[in-house]
Amino acid sequence: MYRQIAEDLRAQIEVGQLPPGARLPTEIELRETYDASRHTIRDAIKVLTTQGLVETRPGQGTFVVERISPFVTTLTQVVGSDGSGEGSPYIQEVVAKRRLPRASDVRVEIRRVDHRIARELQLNVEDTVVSRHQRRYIDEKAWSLQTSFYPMWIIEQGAARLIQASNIEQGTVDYLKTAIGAEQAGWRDTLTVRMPDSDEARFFGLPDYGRVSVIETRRTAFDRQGRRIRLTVSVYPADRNEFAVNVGDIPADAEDPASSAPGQETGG
Amino acid sequence: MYRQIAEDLRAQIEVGQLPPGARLPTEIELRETYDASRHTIRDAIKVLTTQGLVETRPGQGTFVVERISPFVTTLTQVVGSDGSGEGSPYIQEVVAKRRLPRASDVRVEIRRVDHRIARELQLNVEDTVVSRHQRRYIDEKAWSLQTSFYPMWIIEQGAARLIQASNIEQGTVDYLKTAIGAEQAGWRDTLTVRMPDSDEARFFGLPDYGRVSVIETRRTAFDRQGRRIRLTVSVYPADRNEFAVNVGDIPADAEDPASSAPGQETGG
DNA sequence: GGGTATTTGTCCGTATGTATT
DNA sequence: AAATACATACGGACAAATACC
Repeated sequence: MYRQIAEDLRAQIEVGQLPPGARLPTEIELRETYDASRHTIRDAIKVLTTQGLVETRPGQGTFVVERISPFVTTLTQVVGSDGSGEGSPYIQEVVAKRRLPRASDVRVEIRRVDHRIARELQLNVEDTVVSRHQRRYIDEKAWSLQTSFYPMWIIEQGAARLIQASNIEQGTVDYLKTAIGAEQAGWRDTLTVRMPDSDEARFFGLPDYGRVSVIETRRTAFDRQGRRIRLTVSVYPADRNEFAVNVGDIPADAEDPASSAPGQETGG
Repeated sequence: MYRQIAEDLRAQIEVGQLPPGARLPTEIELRETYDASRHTIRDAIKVLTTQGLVETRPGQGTFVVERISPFVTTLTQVVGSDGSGEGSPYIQEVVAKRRLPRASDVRVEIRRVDHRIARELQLNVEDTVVSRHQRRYIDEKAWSLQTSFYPMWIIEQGAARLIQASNIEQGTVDYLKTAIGAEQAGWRDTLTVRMPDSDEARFFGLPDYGRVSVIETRRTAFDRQGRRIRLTVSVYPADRNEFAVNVGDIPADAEDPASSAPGQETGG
């Protein structure tokens, strides 16, 4: 029965009778229209909440969620030097899509690696790495969390700026090349989807439980000798991010539709 | 208070006191241990359910979920002819990872395109396409749903097998090349995360509401002249799938860890 | 197959707290 | 300060699914 009510409300939302941002009738009003107890009404709304169709705000009401205009990250793209790098490469990437980027200061730590990072960077579990953490915003909205891990030998070879808590404007990929000659020859990304932990949920402003999951990308970068020079772990909320992969020869107008066309309609 | 109970149970799960597959105390037992009403206990368990930590089975109890061994799809990979193709390319890809593949028969339809497909294939909304739909299983478990759309001119040029409801063993990419000389020069993938619709939830056996979302990939393929020759929409449940992207020069042992190493430990 | 006990699912009622307007 | 609306907690009753005898 609460399913029936949820289904009925869902239909109203999808038809457009309840457009995005609209307020649903209050629980008491719904209780009367469906002749059910308030608890049953709440169960129905909880279904819609976990499906991401509505959100409740205490003291205000229940509202149809408005979809956030997604930002598309192209994983195969080499922007300047590195599509997911620090500093200007990241800024350039976002500006190219006509969005407003902002990044927090970098938080630098020297840590022992855990088991998983050790495996991906081919280190031993006793080894230490430099981690550089940054929070990123687009259009003043929390957009992603990023942490890069660099093996210690990179710093020992002379890349001292990695342990300074300041942005590397040229981008870390470019810096590593000029500083110690470690050129990024390629990388491997792995994408997984999971539920956010409490820190992530707070930072991204995600509803306390349920609904929005996060996408975690892990980028292992290699130099020309096949050495692991970096592992970058990025976390993106799934409700405002998409990813693209370009392979082989594709037309220029298909490579990055958002950069060339302002709106949804590309006029094909 | 229900958050407190949920937090307490979550801690027990993460410490390993309640290992994957274990049954939690019944609601009545928990009611006594926490001195709360059954409703409050149920709210606590609902939190864990939406976080994907536990699942409830009517008549049996509440169990700690067991993580499914994920299948990694490499989006940049060219297996035989096409990593996400029909027929033997798909089979090869799964067998290479030491898993057991199975695919349903192909369901073929001739349909008018909707607005979104028209845009991605650069067709008009009145145009028709051939759609080929397939359900895929790995280790006898529902794994993905795939639908490919081909513009009508491809069939008119002689690719008649596309409108036959049978697998194309050599793979459709290879078939299009040999049949009408339309060689796949490249493609663009777009990945989004969303909640499953009811059909998808049923097919994948996902919990009725909440938790597990699906990953939708849309692959637009181009021939040497930059023409759109195919749009493939695939839907994967996020709890058993990962994606990988390889770019540039990377060491052979990093390209596809699952194919070369049997277990989790690659011995780095 | 049938019956019974167990366990979760659904529905009702009520009261109070908290956030917002 | 008051009104509104959702959040949390208590209580009970019956239904549905499963397991076991």
